[in-house]
Amino acid sequence: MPTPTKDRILDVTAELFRRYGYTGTGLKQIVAEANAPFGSLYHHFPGGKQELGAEVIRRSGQMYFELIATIVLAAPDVLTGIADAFTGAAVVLRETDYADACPIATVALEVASTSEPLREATAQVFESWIRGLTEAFVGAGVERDAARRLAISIIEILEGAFLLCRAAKSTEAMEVAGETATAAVRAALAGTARD
Amino acid sequence: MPTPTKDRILDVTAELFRRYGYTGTGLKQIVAEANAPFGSLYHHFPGGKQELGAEVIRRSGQMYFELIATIVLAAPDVLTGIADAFTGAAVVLRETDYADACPIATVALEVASTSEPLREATAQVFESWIRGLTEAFVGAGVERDAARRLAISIIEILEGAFLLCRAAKSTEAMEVAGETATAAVRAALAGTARD
DNA sequence: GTCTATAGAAGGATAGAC
DNA sequence: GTCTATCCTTCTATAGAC
Repeated sequence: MPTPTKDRILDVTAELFRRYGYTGTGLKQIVAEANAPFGSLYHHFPGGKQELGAEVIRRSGQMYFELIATIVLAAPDVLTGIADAFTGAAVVLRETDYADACPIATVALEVASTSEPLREATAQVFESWIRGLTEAFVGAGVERDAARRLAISIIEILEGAFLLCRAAKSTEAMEVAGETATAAVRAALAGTARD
Repeated sequence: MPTPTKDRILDVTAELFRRYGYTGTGLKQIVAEANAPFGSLYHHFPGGKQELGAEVIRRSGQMYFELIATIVLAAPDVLTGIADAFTGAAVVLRETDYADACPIATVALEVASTSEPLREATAQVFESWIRGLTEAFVGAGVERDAARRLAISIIEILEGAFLLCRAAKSTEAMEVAGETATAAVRAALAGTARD
């Protein structure tokens, strides 16, 4: 049986990072919400906040990818799957008062110019998302290079929408993003069907 | 003659916010880099960090809008202007080691769930960008509703690209973003030409 | 309007008992 | 592995001399 304390710390930190960012989240805040003693944090993460941060970034990135993959794979086709993902993102934003958006975007921007290990962790997460989406589009018949560019575009649109929605406390930008994203997917699939 | 100390504080803060974010920038760091005494900060900004932050957000937002407007207006047409803006963004990213991206994105995500006054300031900046771009597309013949959706999409793509580029320390995502953005503009203009 | 000193809280990190 | 106490630094903010 794996130690639950470590998992609680990871879960709580992921939640706090998503809402308040890396520098905005204190270690004391983390152990308080995780009902864990302060010493346990440094026992499980001897590297301190950086080590904990890196593990949370990777973990959150993988969990979010699995969430999106589940939505996309549940749909009858890729186009519908992408549309569902954007619709779902809008619903979650409204339900959480615009707190639950991308789990690593805030942290990624914060650490980009301040911590190489953490920047690399965020870069690996985004690259894994790009690769996963690329495979989905390749599976739908899109040529590999076009599929990667499409995957990058979809993620860019989603991330940009998260930013505008959180700032405006409105889902208008996510609805627009869904239209733009599906249009891009449709165009790529049409380009393939022409062969 | 306006007081130069206040302007120096504003300029330095804008630069630090862009790179390190809101919580990642300390007031002591600001006065040190601005060569200003600590007391001057609270003399010019009695509301402390929040008041300074709000003013910097609005100021940075307006300056960045003017920068983009200059690039777009210098081009022969809107399509070329948008393409130039994305190309220019990629150049700046490379030249500044991926530090100079969107001046308010990091701050916007940090404050979205922590400070209503600052969130509103970022929301107003994004809305002003959307309106400015909307007018440009309306001027190019795009129907107003479609123009607003196009403007939102362009900003989303740019912001998503900034995020991916800073994380990866690569301009691949910005190049892809430029293609996607110009394709969207081209499609909107084509829709108009059909009338 | 400029500048110094300092308060008071919160930050990350460590030591050592259990 | 758990938990407490504590160190040192940094943070925002204020007071008050000049």
